[in-house]
Amino acid sequence: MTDQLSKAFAALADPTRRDLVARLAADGDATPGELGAPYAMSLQAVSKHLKVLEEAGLVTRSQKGRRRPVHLEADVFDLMTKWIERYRREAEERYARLDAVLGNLTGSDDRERDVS
Amino acid sequence: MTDQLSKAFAALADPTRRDLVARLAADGDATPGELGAPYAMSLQAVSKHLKVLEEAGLVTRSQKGRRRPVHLEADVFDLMTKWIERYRREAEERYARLDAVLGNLTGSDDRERDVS
DNA sequence: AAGTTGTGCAACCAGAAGGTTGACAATTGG
DNA sequence: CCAATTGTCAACCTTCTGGTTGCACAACTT
Repeated sequence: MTDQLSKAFAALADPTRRDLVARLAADGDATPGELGAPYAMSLQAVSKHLKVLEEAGLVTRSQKGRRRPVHLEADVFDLMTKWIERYRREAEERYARLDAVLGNLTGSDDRERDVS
Repeated sequence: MTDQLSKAFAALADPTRRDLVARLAADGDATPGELGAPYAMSLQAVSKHLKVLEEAGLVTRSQKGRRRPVHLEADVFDLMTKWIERYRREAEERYARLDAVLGNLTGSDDRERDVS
């Protein structure tokens, strides 16, 4: 799980982290304390979640006095949507071609192909 | 981790599963045996991965004789891209407004823009 | 009928994930 | 300077994950 894409998907697999991202997107930068306030979990747990988001590249943290505001980085979102959209498009195109073939022939056996 | 979105993100957090999805998108339906052939792992492990993909709604399995072809379902992709794009857009809009405010402070006459 | 093939299920294991508490580092208000 | 505030790090526990092996079982082949 070392690559960026895996980390990004894994980061967003957790509802709490998705909520953190949603709130950062809606309200802008916020500190761990502010971010953690709504949840019934320790600040340390929130800090861990933020670390996961940071290592996934979804978030950066800076130091403003003794506060450490968290900032959402939108770039990784592009990485994810590109991956998803690529294969969704490929699948759709493939099914479109299949439909075309079925429409033309009404019955043909083209199977038994090795997956490289 | 009961909701669909969490399962979908978690499913794609694994490189092997992303590869399975990629190949299903490129080559169309395939059996577990065909799908597992390229990997240095047991067929049972592949079967587990397919189960994860199935429970995430990314894939369906049918029964054709003793073969159980796996079929890619593109719908869940939409769910994921919608989530991602929504918050990316919110974040970008927020930063755009911030830029506008900063622009105003430095003497520009740029006004607030409605973006929805 | 008997064997082979394709696939799933259960038990087990090591390591990662997500939470807890306790200690500690840094900044700053008094 | 002292102490409160803000947050991280470390150790620990429990649950989840991803792999293994062994077995079951239905469905083709011969």
